[in-house]
Amino acid sequence: MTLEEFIAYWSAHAHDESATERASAQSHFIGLCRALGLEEPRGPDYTFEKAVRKVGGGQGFADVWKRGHFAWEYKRAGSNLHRAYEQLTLYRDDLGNPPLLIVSDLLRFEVHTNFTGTNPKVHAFGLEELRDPANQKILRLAFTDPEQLNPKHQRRQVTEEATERVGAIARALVSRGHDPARVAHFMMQLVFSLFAEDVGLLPKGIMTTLLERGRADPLRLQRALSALFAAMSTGGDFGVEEIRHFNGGLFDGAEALPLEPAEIAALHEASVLDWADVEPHIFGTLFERSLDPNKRGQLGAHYTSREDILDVVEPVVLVPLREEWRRIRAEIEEYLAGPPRMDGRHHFDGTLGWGRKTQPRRSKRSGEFVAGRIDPFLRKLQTLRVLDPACGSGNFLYVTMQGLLDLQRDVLNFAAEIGEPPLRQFVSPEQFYGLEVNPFAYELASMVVWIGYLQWKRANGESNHDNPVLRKLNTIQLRDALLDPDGSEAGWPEADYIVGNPPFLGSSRMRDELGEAYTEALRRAYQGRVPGGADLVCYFFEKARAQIEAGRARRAGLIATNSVRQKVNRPVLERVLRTGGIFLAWPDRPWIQDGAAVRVSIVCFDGGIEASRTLCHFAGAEDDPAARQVVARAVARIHADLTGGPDLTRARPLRENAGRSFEGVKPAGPFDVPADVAEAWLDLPNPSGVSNRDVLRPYINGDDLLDRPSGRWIVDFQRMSLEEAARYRQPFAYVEQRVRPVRERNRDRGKRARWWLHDRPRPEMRAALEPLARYIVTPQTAKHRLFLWLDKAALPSSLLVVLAFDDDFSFGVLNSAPHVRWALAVGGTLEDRPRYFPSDCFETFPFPRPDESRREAVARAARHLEQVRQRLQQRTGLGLTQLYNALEGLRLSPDAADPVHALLDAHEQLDQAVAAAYGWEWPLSDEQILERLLKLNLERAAAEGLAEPECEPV
DNA sequence: TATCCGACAATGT
DNA sequence: ACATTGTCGGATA
Repeated sequence: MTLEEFIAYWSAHAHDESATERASAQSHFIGLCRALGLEEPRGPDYTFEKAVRKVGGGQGFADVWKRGHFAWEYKRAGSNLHRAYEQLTLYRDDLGNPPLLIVSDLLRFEVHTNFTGTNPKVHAFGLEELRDPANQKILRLAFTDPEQLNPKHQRRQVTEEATERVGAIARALVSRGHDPARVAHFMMQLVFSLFAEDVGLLPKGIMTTLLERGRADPLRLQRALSALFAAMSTGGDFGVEEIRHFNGGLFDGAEALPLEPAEIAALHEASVLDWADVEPHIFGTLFERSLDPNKRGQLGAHYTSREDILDVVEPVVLVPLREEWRRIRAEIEEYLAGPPRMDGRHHFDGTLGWGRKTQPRRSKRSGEFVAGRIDPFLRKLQTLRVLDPACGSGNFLYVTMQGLLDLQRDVLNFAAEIGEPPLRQFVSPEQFYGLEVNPFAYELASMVVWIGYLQWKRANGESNHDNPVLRKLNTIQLRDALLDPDGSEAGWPEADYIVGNPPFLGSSRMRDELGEAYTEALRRAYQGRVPGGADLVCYFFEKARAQIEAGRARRAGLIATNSVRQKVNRPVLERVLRTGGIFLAWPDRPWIQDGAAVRVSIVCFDGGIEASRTLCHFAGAEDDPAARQVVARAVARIHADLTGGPDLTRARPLRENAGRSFEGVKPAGPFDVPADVAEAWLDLPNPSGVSNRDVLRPYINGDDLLDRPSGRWIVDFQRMSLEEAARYRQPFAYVEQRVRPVRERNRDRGKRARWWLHDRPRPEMRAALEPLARYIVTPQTAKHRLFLWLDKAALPSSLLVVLAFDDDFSFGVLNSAPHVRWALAVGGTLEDRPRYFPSDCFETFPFPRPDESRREAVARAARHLEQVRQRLQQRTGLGLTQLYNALEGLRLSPDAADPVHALLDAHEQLDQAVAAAYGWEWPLSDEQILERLLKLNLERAAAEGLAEPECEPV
């Protein structure tokens, strides 16, 4: 059978009453397969009449089913296809959730996409339109590779292409001297108009036509666009067309900008894309890209990817609501299914698939039962409120709204299937509250929410006749979320859920970015609740917490910089724990976004109602969204540092460790001297007789130790007066020439005045090192946590943490697994690298107190480790970081032949010796190590408290 | 005056 | 382009 024969036959015979419907359906399907050269049903995975279990018991059938491809339902010619589709959606779970749901009445075809996490999309065409190769392709893909019909791919492609083209034009306009904000605004108008055209809010083809004509006459296009935008701002006439009223603040009567012919051509090509499916985040992207990259941070113009948003919105809003709906649905199904009833069984009634008569018959009482459960849930969906207190261009609100609309669709479909009369009220954009300080982002937010709403309605067969088309959402407000103009704490609207990605801004940059007055007022308004050193994002956490405490919100999920877990910000999370609980957290996530070097945490918390506690992280290549997997771990409690297990935030600094750890010197100016220059000065005499050796020292930082020694020296006058320093002629002249000009521009008066001295000469450190022949250092920020010997002659930079010990035992303990694990767990991070801080990592660490023989065993293992390190460095010529990279590789795939194996071995011996010094068995898991060390820390802190009461003898 | 930190900054390969 | 480590000013306590 050829395609033409197929079309001709069914055009003539679709309404035949002679054959049974089942026979018609099967011969239609087989005919179609032959006409298009497609495989016919055979085997259990591709079959006619696939049986499924029905709601309320009994059996039904899908007319054709192909595993992993589609479920296909036929209806009598002229039937309501939408209803057939709704039935299929109800059974999609039992059909293995096929990616495509196809319905046909012999004359028409509708291919509905059913991919999880996307809005359904319908490809509809008639018998005659089968001649169109595009429609043939859709059917062919349905049989062979349905994934290609996934709207996600198409959507992403359209969005990327649109972003690329429009972004290029925006950049060109800016480079011609137009104001970036105006350019961005103009681009929004264009993109929204293209969208509006493709969803039928503007007369069909109006933009495409304007752009086509405009290629020849750019001036005319500019005038025409201005007139069109003006008409959209008020509603009214544009030529012969009537334009609807778009009152979103986007069309405010501003003139269109002039475009070059090539740009118009590019826009015209772009207008052919299907803009109806464009992802609204394009507006955020465009906005960001049209800005100067240096200004992005200041404007808070960081948009959040859909995946990141979902990882907040799912656990906070959607999962609990879906769970509630699942329970309600199960309850209703159980009620309708039993106790055993006459009408609960399916009886074949001559119709194909599920006939209408197979619905469970319902009594008045059962109607009340069902309505009494569905109605309140729907009302809940339609009245709950979501607040994003830093909503930017509205992406969180948009994504949350889509999730709620999808859930509502499931509820309504279920209600329709069991014959429950539909409600005429829907989840609406007015349930989504936002606060935003940037005027432009604020305008975008309303529009993004509206576009999302219109798209969803369109995809779900609801047309839009509201006028004005875009109402400005007064639930989204243009204002600061933290302070009112008078400097008092700002109020937030009441909401069930608070979600968002508030701006991050460390305390040290706050004054520069936000201004003196604002920063002062902020600290004052939140005094006692947010520490002054905290990041700006913490104020949003505290407000959300306070809203929950006051009963003005139920659950919150916010994204923060991963330093919320660290010392200065942690008090804010501790407050959250005091008035509620953190029920889900991502302690440390990569943040994939151009120009933002940061890692983030996600923190979801409430007032203590949620009982589960989940910690999440990625496994696999965490920077590749396609390759990484989410690992979720249930824990008993999530602590303020966003860990489970032992609560290390309780660890206290121990007096036994006081006065032994220091940051190195902080010169605050170019005091460093190249090796050859310094060496030339060393023995040059001075008129006063002093030796330059007094003020010249090798200057060591982490790089020198971990990679290659730079040989730098530094001029170090310690705490000399100007006159004393001037006795050292060359070094002094060097400092005067190089350092003085820099220091005299410094904002700090003390530093300006004492320009010849280091900012932090660390006299206590020098005193502690004085009696030692050598001492231990560790780079503050480094990939591997290593402790190294440094010669007494060298001066450590502030990037090294100095530990004033010269014995092998201490060196061994510091390099052992217990201390390294402890330091990693209690220390901070800079991006993804661990940081070692004296008070966090060292002062809290309880050293073992072994007998002499065990002590000597540790010292021996320590000396051995040091020797192995040196030998390997000499032999391989590698730096220590590279060496330890190789060691890490060996841990994953052991190879005894590798010379680096000796290093692994040395560390294992050391760990063993240190464990013995503690009296522990070995090996232990990280968690066991931390538990024991914490216990020891708390015991010793308590003992110190007792031994030295607060009132010391005078 | 001693930390802690950076929607980072700079450097080498 | 990627990998790795580094400044130093500011703010708080």
